Amino acid sequence: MNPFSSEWNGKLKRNGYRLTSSRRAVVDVIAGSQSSLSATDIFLEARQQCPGLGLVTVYRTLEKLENLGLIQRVHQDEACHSYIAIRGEHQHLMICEACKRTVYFNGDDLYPLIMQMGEKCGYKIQHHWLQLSGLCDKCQTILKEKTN
Amino acid sequence: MNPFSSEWNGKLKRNGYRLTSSRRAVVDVIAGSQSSLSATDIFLEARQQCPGLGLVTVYRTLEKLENLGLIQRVHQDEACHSYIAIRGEHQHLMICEACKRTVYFNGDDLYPLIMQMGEKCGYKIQHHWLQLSGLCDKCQTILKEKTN
DNA sequence: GTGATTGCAAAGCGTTTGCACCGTA
DNA sequence: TACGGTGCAAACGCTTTGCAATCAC
Repeated sequence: MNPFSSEWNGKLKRNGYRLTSSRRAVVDVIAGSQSSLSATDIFLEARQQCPGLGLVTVYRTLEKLENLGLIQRVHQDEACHSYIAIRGEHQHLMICEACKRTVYFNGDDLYPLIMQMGEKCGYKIQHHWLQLSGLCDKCQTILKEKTN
Repeated sequence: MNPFSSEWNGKLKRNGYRLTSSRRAVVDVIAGSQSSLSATDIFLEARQQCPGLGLVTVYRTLEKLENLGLIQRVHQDEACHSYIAIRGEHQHLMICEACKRTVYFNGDDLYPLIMQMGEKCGYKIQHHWLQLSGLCDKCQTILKEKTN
């Protein structure tokens, strides 16, 4: 089982939710993934662990996990409604366009600049949303080998 | 007619598209709006100018305008598929959470920092996506008056 | 035992496609 | 006149809802 799963299960329980095999399966998949996943992605994967699982349950579990602050939506040009685990504090995503592996970074260095840019336009910034994509180190290497 | 509309109509024509009353109505609405609009928003508004307009035509026109680089999608937590006019170069959006008025800013000052943050994680950044939201000057004033 | 949770089926919603008619160039 | 564009209706895919059966506590 994923190291994060038990933490998530604990939080679900503490908030009065019951732990069922369906729910465990969904939690395991998202908590253990480094990529953003659609409801269907999660469904297909979790189904292997819990064969009777229904897609509906995935949606309902996602809703609860989002409310508990354990997952967040990822917006990409296509696949606008994918989900990914939130690890710790408010963070931003850096997504590899090739393998979809996602890392988190905090944007502290950017905030003063962002506030300043808001002020220039007369805006008081309350929320910001920054998402980067490109190539991770592994995929850069693979690409280099291919072109040689 | 909106000052931008004729420019857009020209671009449509130059690219081999015909100018119909339906298309003109859709163009007028988006080119003249300072907020992001959903297909239905556009449909309802453009319908007043062109009563026979169908929602299908709105979708088909949006597709063409997007391909011509005249509009871009705006992703917000809800209303994930809204559209807004692109004014000039690659720019970012700053959206007022109260009145939805949107201004554009360029993020040139941020780019070095962004590339640097990518490098730290081993990523070669190719795309970035930054969107700010908060309160515009007008809505800040209104809010202040209310609380007094 | 009780009530939350489940999966199925059906409904709902936004978007796309097929098609015959229409209107621009 | 030719053919791109239109609107309607139907199809489509994703998501939500209603409901009786089930299962965690």
